[in-house]
Amino acid sequence: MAQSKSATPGRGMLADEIADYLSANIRSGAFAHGTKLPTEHSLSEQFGVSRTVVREAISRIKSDGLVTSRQGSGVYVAHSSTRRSFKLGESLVDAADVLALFELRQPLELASARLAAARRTEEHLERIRQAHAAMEDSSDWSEEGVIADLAFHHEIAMATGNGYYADFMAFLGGALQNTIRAARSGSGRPEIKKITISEHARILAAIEQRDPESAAMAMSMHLQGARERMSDKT
Amino acid sequence: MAQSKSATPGRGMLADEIADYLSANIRSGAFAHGTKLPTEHSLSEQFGVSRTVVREAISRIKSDGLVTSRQGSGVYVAHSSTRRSFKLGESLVDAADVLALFELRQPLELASARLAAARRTEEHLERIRQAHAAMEDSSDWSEEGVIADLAFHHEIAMATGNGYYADFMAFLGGALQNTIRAARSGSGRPEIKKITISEHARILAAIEQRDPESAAMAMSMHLQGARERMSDKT
DNA sequence: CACGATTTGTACGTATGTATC
DNA sequence: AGATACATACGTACAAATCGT
Repeated sequence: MAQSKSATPGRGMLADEIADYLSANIRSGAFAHGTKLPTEHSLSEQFGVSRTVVREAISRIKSDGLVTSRQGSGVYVAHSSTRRSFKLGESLVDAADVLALFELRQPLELASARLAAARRTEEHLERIRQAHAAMEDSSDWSEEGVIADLAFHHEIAMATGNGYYADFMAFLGGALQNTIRAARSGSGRPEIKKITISEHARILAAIEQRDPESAAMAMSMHLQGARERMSDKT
Repeated sequence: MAQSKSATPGRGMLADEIADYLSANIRSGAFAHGTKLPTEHSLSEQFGVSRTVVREAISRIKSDGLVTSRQGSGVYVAHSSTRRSFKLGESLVDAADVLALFELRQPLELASARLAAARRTEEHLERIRQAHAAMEDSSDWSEEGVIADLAFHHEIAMATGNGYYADFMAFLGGALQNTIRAARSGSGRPEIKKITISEHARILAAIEQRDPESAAMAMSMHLQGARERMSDKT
């Protein structure tokens, strides 16, 4: 659970370790909401580090909204409704994890395509076209190709006019970027690029025509295809 | 942009201020990826605080995956793909914001209900039933009623077997909790509780019968109703 | 290659607010 | 109500690692 990085212990990981410990115990409910955390002094003794390290760890979970601190009194775990951040584990090496995250992404991509088709402006459409063109221009499959792919999806999310879609899709895309790159770099088959671009073209066409259902359908087929290509690779 | 809390400046907000500053500048692209941040010493001079405060701020954005630090060298902004946290603004007072967030939540709730109906175990079902019962027992509309409502949706998300659904729905639910409570406390009409519970009952029944499409349909009707009740209130 | 300057990591001390006797 | 103990907020000093000269 601790020991998250591969670096030698004692080189900047102390705060990580304690932050993970506190975060896990709060999320699991070991520290109920409203209860007071152990004092910085006792935590520093418990982990055998200085109070500075403990303070940095507490500062992190404080910025996540998990706790609030009151000078002179203590640090108290906040109500779950004040939680302000959604975090991912640092690595998605596990194939099951990647699929699970993909499963979360899918309904959002469908909704994103639907909304974009209904609400897009000419400016949005132009930006989506440019991302699509950038993908065609990229050599198969360079880093810039993957980025252009993600940009295509991101531009669609921005065309929804809903900032939360844009932000969250960008977040998920970034998390999956390494996985996507790995999946593609392995199989150097050039027809994959053609297939992917044609799938994207269908999505683009549906958004051009302001046809929400066709856009969702095209996105659905694209994601299914992407998932299969990921699985094939293994 | 700074000055987020209402507390007197200089009482525990210093790290917040600097963290917000750095975070905003990195997300906006003012600090491109790979570039080195100003040193802790220079930042502490720039803001007129000690290095400790700067370090706490950096510790926060480090835990968000925005930067990585190397001892003896400096702090470098990471590639956007290593971003590990999705954060919300601290307040959702704006009605448009609430609706936008609701729009993000909807497709996820539908997918959550669908998957839960397909994959739920008896244990999951029992926990969903308990949350439903807790809602019926709660006085209309107490704090515990809202919590039971959110728990109902959260248990469904857990029944998907996908931890990301459980985590993210809990996150969104918490963000909307205050809004939901406000929307209900205003209109003290008791029939609202009956309507909400019957909508939930339909979702529960569909999940019991392992009928994904009915579950999604029931969830869709529930969310539409909830949105209308929120708008009526205004 | 070595040494020193710079930078982050850690430890410890001081100031200030809070709660309790 | 005052004093005292204790908790967090903040600052300073030292250690370790890196980089340029």
